[in-house]
Amino acid sequence: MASLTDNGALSPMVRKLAAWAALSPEDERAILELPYTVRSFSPGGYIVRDGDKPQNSCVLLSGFAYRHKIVGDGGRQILSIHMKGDLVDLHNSLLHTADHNVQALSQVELACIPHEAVKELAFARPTVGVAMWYDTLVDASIHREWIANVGRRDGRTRTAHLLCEFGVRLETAGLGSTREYDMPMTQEQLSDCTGLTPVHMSRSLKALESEGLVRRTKRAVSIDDWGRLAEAGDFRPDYLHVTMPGIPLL
Amino acid sequence: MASLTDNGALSPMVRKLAAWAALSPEDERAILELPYTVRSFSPGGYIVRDGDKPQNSCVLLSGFAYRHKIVGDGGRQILSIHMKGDLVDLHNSLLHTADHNVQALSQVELACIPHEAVKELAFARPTVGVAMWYDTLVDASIHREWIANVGRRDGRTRTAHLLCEFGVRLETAGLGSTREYDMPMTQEQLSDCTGLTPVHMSRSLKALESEGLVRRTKRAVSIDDWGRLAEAGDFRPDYLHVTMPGIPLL
DNA sequence: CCGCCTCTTTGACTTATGTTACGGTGCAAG
DNA sequence: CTTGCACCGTAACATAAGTCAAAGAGGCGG
Repeated sequence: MASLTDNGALSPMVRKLAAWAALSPEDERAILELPYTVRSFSPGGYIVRDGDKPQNSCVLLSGFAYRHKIVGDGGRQILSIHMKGDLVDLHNSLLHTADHNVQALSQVELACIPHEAVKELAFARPTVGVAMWYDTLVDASIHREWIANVGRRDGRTRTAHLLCEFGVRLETAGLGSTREYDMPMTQEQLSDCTGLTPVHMSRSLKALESEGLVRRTKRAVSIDDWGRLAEAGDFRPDYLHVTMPGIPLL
Repeated sequence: MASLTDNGALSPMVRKLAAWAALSPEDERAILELPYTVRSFSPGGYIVRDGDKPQNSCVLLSGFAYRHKIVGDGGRQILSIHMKGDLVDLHNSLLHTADHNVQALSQVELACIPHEAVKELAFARPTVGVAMWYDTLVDASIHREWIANVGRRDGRTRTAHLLCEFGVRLETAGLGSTREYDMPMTQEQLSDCTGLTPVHMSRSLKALESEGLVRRTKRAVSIDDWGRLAEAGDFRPDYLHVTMPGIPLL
């Protein structure tokens, strides 16, 4: 458990929630004073497994994680990607039993908060509670966009859309910009986000590159003309419910 | 606005929330005493449009509704189906601006509650608040399953899965059973749930029927062997987070 | 520096699903 | 009774995406 002296390990959580509601200084302090333990994971490590009954709600302090399900024939579908500040596991802990897996994508540091403490705080301080609720609602909104992405767009459009989403979210998290960002995912993982095969993901990326819409070096993505990529990806950021001055609307 | 004398128009909402948390009699009364107005819609009527700033959170009193998005090329993706007791619009009203459409599927009666009243109740009575939060989390869980369904299962499996989900949800809502239920959707609408074309939905349904997994007459569905249909649909109901004795686990 | 990973690219081929089109059925309105 | 409309079925054909396989391209440990 943390003492006040380690001074703000939970500040990424404050930053995230402050985007959703106007937190008072006391609200912020109450968040920072939540009890937690820090755990770290190597790439591929399981944070939660389908069927677990997690006792903690986890905040990502650094690194990336992803949620996924395995379907009957062994296929994997990635459901969402999480980054610094994200409340990775409010869903599973509040629902009592996990309905999907959460796995580390990179080296990950996690703050684990007993979910009873989270619930207490939510109802003791309505503003914080609204912010947390709002956060889970935004997650759901992203899920809806993914349903549409996977269900009704072709491969090239889907991957462009995904790259746009990453750009905006990384920028709002302070980890990059819509012009350039790092995203440590393999093409296989990207393909599992979009319901494609790895081969087809490779083809789609190649198509986007040869049209000059993105450049990639290793795991870094550069976007020279955001407008064209957003158009190719049928991307409008409304569903992310962020309003930051820096984000181009199209 | 309602007076106490119209006696329990919001009871479907009580029934729904009572499934998620142990409501006290006072909790139930507080819900029933929420202010509301009733509106009705004909099939196809818009309850909320993408971009609206709804002031109300709506409860479905009767009939069916669906949420959907229109993508760039005009394609439609249905995101979820709603039935009696569902809080159709907590998401959109709490997020301030709607990121998708909600439309009536059949004749619909709706109770519209000012969302400020909902929020106040949620924080005045934590048990009710938890139940509402939980409800939105279950919605998100269903969204995740749909991502996997659309992304990683073939047409026949997808449609079997959808038919299973309807069975379980209608049974828990008291509107049918996993052996037989009514669902007033056209094949075009079913295809928009699954990311298929209407033609292929027709093929998939035909396949399931010719294997003896379902029978359909008009808009009614009969399932003789739940186990076989669930297997064909790769369906396990965990993600619905219902625990009713009547629901076969496989 | 070598060898062994994992990841990516590419090609040839297959297949599930999309497209277009037309005919049938049932229901509702006049 | 007719007409029209919305939905459904189905056939022939087109194509996006999947599959299988093999060969580069890094990166990393020994």
